[in-house]
Amino acid sequence: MNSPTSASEALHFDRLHPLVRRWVWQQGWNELHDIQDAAIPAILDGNNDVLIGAATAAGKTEAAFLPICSKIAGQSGPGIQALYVGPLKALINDQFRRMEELCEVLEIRTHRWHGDVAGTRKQAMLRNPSGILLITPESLEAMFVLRGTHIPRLFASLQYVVIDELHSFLDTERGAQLLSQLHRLEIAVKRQIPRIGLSATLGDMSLAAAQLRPSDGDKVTILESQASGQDLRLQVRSYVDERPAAPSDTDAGEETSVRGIADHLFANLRGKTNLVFANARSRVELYAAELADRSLHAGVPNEFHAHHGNLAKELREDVEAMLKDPTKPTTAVCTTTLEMGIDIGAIAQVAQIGPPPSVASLRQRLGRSGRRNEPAILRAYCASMAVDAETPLLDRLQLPLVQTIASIELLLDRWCEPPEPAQLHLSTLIQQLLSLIAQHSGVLPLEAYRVLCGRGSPFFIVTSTQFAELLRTLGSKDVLTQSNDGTLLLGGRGEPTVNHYTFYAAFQTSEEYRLIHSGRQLGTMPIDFPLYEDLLLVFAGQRWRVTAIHEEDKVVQLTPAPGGKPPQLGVSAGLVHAEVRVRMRTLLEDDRAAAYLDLQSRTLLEQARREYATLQLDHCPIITDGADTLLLPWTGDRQLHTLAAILNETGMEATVDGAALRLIGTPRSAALTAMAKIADSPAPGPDQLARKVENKTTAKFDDWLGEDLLCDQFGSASLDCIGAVEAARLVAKASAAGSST
DNA sequence: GACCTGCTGCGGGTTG
Repeated sequence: MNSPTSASEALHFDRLHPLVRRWVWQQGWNELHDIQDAAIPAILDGNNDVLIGAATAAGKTEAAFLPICSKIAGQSGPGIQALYVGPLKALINDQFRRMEELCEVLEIRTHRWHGDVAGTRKQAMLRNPSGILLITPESLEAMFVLRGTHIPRLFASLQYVVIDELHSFLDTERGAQLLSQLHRLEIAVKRQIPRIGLSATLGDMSLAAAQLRPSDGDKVTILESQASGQDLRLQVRSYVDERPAAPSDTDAGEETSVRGIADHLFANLRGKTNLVFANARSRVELYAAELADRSLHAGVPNEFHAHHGNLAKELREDVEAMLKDPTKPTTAVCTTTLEMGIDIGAIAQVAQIGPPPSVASLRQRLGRSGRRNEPAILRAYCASMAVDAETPLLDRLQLPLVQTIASIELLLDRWCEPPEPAQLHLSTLIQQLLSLIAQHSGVLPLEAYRVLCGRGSPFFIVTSTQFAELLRTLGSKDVLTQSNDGTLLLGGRGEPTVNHYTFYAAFQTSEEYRLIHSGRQLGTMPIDFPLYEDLLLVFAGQRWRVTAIHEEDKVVQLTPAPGGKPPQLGVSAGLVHAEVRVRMRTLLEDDRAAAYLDLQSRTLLEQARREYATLQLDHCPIITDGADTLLLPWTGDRQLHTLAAILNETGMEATVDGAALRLIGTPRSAALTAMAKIADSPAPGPDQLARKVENKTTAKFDDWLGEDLLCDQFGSASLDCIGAVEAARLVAKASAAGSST
């Protein structure tokens, strides 16, 4: 790894263009950040790819663009010289504004291109392409499809590609799309173009490098900021719910913790600008409404507003404007919408309700606070169950609280989830194949395989056999057709798909209902619960009654109402990484308590540790729970699900229950025998195991894959057979050792 | 499985 060396800073700085240096002085900067200095030789010298990892506000954008602008200044050439790809339109707008200032003095032209940019501006750029282009992957896709023949001319002078918020592209269909586009771009201009990846949240720099430049990750220059992170003030607060008297009465107990958390938020956040992350849209709505109620009762202006992806654009922008306005104290209760990118000004505190979906996500959220030399403040709120004689055994371990603490500990250790090993991304391969055909008005099969799956492409692991199978399936479904000379052309279903504007996105979106109040659209919602007139619900932080449902137009009419519950959209978390579970075990076997735990959390953790010891889980991670057996291999959700699939294949009934694997109606001895058998057998093939799994279609074009390819796809994306067998070995070994003592 | 991201061309209207 290349480390920044501050001693030679003056030398590096001198290598910048004189006008760039003047611009730096004009900003009033005394010196460059370590990362900005280190990036100068790495970017100016070379033809190397560069990966820049540094905390929020460490100046990653400037680290890339000070040297890039130095290099391209005075070479105004025909064609775009630097391409910036960002995941959000709002982020592109922000970066465009910042970049314009610097580029103006250098006489470098800047263009932004996304769905909200006027067609006339796009036309102007096409007539006279030069300088820097800021774009989304979707708009770049539209360029390939609609202006395929212009691509070589537009990018003939391209010298750099910058990928902002690189982490948001890793392990996703959208990331495979972007990397395929960049590969196709390099083929069009017949040379490799240096890539510069920027991110604050990369768990493993070499794994990220391997994705930035598929097949050649070891040649990527890695620059990681040595600057110490911001000061951090932490607190974990627990609130206890009583167990409901009857199983059907699930709301009664839960309300205690919701009230307690809302009370504390209301008392502590008013008067400043804050973010509250509530994990699920339904939780966002619940807490926003609870906080608005408290403002009403206290007779004070309401400072609490909901913000999530289903709210109408105008409502979200209102909240964003309030966040940016330093004269208006505002707390946004939000999902992941405010986790990334756009500059929302100085944030006083970040609150997290429930375990964060991942450590990476927690780091992103924390990065929103504590800029401008203020410490970052994080409060994590946790709802826990009161424990009595009736409490189910698994609930006694207080796993949500333990997961919250484990995530924080890993964050303090500067760990976050690394990218997963390569997936096939066959859905996006279909999209790229159709796009390639549109770009060239037809392509030969061998050429298609060479371009899309050759060395350096994200689909390099797709075999020629798999590709041939893909072509056959697409042909049989009339997505593709072939001319007499073998050229692949768009078929009866392929043609309208590519010609519709929704084609450009690689990711899947579902159909949703529009919610309307007196002619104004409040937002949209995927409705997967019974919908009827007079139903009470909460949306946009307010309470409503349903007055009419128009099934055909997918419209729901609302009127304000006093009561109402948030729509049940599900509250389960995402996939927990194995490392988090390992740390949870460590915490349960430890006897220390971090200073940032409040008294309630400390008490609950001590209780959980006593239960852990009583159940002798340190010796043998198995619990007998009535007729069921619970296994706690302390591994990730992916591995647990794979283990469940292996067990189901042998005729046992296994499901994932939080951090545990539940073997229904299975005695302890039978569970142990099964684990020993899995531990002693070679790991099954993921594609074979996938055959037993229903619901394998998840990505946009998965419906166009045949069963064989779908199994290959699902196996590579969702199953970890080796990890599952390792988990079984751990259980088998521990139980063998436990029984001998 | 939670959450999120994005998108064209054209016709028709209004405004300067």
